[in-house]
Amino acid sequence: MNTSVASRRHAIADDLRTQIATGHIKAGERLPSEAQLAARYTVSTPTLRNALALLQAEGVVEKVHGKGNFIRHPLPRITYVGGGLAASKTTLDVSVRTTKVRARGHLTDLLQVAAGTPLTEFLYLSHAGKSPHSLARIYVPRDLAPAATPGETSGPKGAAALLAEPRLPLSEIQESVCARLPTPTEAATLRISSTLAVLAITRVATDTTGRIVEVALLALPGDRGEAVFTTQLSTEDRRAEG
Amino acid sequence: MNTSVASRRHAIADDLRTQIATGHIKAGERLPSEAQLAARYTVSTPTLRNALALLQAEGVVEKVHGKGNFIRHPLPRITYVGGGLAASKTTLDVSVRTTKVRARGHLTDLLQVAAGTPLTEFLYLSHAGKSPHSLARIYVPRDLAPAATPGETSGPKGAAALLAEPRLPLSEIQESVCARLPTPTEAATLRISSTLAVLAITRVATDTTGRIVEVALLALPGDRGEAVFTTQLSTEDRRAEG
DNA sequence: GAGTGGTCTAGACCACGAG
DNA sequence: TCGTGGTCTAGACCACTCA
Repeated sequence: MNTSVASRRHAIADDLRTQIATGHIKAGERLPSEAQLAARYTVSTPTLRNALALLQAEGVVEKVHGKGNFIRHPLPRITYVGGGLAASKTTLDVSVRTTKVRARGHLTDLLQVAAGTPLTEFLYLSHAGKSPHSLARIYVPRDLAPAATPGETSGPKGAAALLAEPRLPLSEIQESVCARLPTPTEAATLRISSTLAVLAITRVATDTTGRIVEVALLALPGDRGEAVFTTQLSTEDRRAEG
Repeated sequence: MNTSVASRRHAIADDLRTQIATGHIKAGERLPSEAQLAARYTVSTPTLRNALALLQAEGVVEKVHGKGNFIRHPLPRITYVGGGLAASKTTLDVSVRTTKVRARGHLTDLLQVAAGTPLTEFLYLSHAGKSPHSLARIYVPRDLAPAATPGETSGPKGAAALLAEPRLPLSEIQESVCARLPTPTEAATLRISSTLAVLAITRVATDTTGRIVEVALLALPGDRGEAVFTTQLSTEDRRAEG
């Protein structure tokens, strides 16, 4: 009977999940210490920690070293709508930080500029309550963004609007989406496990002259969001497929 | 000195990674048994297994119960291009299996049909060499797909073409992308760790009458692919944003 | 300093795969 | 049957947080 024998950690995780779902444990609350939980379920601490790791990987539990395990608030899901147009259902607090940086690494490739090119970095960090939620970085060549809209801590704002702010006349937007593990920086900033994948969206915006005017990098933790792209097919498109 | 002390599992994982990168261990090869590796690095088996878990989460190592740990072949990355149009760089072996199923669960919502509605399921499984690579399931109401193109094991085929085959006159394609953990079935089929996130693409195709004619579910393991969406902005779009 | 999680050990026993 | 990985135990010691 494979199903009933199923590992203890899963059984414990399931039990905690239902306790959370039924409201016996509420969002934001702290769980009993791992030692107490291990005693309650009569398992060893590593086993109990494995159970918590499952919940952590699902984004249900947030571990804080030295403090305890906390139930995350129900995930406000961001819906990122492609094409630079945002439809936000929720409102999150978004803070913006503007910095001057110089192109290096991937950025030079994405922006198609020489290494060292002056850039303006807009760092968006959205919060759901007191927990960090998602992260976006937008890079614009400095000659195109002469400190326009600088340091605006634009306050509460449409969540999906994070990336959805082309500031310049554009002709084409290309978005590349992949699932990957967070960088150490991202994991720390978002306070997520480094094993919880993020949905990474890279948006490259081109103006009417073909110049790349903006690169946006969005990291959306795990199951905390999705991206939606809608394509209207014209008659020519439909013919082209046949 | 936090960096140098950094956990043993990371040190071991780093060592194995470089051995793989430098070719000391080649793709497809089997690693020594976990007990032997543990002895070599003078750590306990759980610690060594933790190190392997890191590599497994990156898709570098594939564990096979009862056989051993194997180095994966370098990942052929799929580029899925949105809008139902595919641009494939690699060619993978794709096998198709056609089954008759009935709508239930999520499918009824996605297809907007009643539970129990007869559907045709096309199950695409692509292989890179002998390893499963990615997985797609396409569902079409049976009255729209009267066993058209049935059981075609279409052989070697553009990889990204997996999902890119609208069979009916369409007017709109909506694609939703998210990062999530694989279902147990997906993990087993793709032989990936259940902790390695997949990029999940759900494509809903609507015909000119507004009826949903096809739902496609693509699971792209971890860092093994990306999705690209390109939006051309017309002048009206640009005005609408201002 | 008390309490928490983070990491690791040195085993044990079970389940799977191949000969 | 034998070697493999899968799971678990019952501790130990370190690192972080907060009073």
